[in-house]
Amino acid sequence: MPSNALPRKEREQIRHRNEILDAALKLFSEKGFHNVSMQEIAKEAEFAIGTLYKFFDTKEDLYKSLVLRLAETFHERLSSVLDARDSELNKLRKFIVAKGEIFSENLPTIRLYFAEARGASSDTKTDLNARLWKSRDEVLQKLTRVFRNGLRKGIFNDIADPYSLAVAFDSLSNGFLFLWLKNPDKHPYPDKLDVIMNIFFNQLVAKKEAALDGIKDKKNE
Amino acid sequence: MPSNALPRKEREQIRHRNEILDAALKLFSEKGFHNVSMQEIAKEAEFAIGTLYKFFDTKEDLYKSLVLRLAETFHERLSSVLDARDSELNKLRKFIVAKGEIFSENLPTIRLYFAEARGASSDTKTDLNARLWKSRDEVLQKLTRVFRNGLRKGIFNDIADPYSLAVAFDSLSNGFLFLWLKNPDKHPYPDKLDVIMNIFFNQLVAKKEAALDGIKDKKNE
DNA sequence: ATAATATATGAAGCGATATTCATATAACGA
DNA sequence: TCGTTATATGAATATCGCTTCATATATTAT
Repeated sequence: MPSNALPRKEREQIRHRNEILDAALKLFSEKGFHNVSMQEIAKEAEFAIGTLYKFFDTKEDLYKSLVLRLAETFHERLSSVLDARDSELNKLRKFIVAKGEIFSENLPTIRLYFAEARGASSDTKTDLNARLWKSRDEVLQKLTRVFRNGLRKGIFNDIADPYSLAVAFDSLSNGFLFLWLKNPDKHPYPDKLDVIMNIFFNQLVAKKEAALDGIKDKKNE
Repeated sequence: MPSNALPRKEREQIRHRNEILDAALKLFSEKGFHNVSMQEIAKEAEFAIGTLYKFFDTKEDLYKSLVLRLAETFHERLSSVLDARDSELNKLRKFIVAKGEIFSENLPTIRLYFAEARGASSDTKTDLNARLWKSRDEVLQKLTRVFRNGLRKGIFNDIADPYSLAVAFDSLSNGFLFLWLKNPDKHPYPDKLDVIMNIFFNQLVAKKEAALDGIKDKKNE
């Protein structure tokens, strides 16, 4: 057995599972959840239809797994930024950048999520939504902590409670990401980093900190 | 013929159409789009199933009409606020309040929109999305004008282009509205008016204007 | 090599329900 | 009143693709 932790059999299972997910994602994002049959997915993944049911109980389940895989990516990447050892302002900057990267790297899944059914049976739907919300909220809590620390250190002015600041900051970047999603050429996202930071911090940041961190007022450029 | 513009026959048609829409909305919001059959809607509306098809080509079409009715409400109400004769800051304040009102008054439709399929056939979906986007963008354009005027008048500091400010402002309120949608008790929306205005304007607004408009810094309260 | 076990296959079944349309009913006009 | 048109009805149909499961194939153990 090679140095890998898992035995060959299991590694292969995981590979197969991912191949099915990838095939499904490709077709879903091209034609939409409802317009893709399990037959098609099986063909694209080069498995028999019965095999899909070895990995996923229902078609819904396949969709759910795809979305949860995305949620995990968000959670991991954003957490790693916010948990890192860094200044508050840098964390926030990197947060914006990381979100942009995750969006670019997962465009098909993201489009799928926003375009299609979120679940047929209401139980499934509720379950999925709850999990997604939990995942988002954990990130929001980390963001909140960043703001709270910044406030305590006096880097930020006390214009709102840290949780509201976190929600606002997150919503703001979402707004620009949606814009970019609709029209990537007209509204390139990473370009908006400065806009977002400006709107949020231009004068929220105490003056000396602003100077140290290179946040500039347009008028002074 | 009474003073009404439309003949009785047509008025009745419209009433019937709306009765069907209301019945559908009630059931959709209770059980979800996929878990409601045309039979059920017919029964709830006290019409025969065939009658529904006199008004709506497909079940999708029924859903679409519901969402478009909502989009129109948003468009009209928000436009009326932004087109009114008022100061820029007041327009923005009223914008936030109006959005909150529309949300409260249309909770079932809004929940339906965010919880369910956005369309089965990709043509239908594209069409609906295009219409929704157009509607939102028209409002964004009006918001942009408000910011542009404010910038020209020197009420706002030039920290970003007016369109970005409009997107940011709209996204910010959306963020808090979603929070409220998830958890109305914990995050009452109208309460957030000050938070939103603070985050956005506390120091974006030139100092003398801020004083005139009663925008206060928490620290000075 | 052979049996035992695990895994893969895909044709067919099956339930669900959106939609149709021939018929019935009502409204209207002469 | 009666004929003509418009509208309403709902049983029957037609479709559709998800899921099952008996069979085939591959893998492993003896």
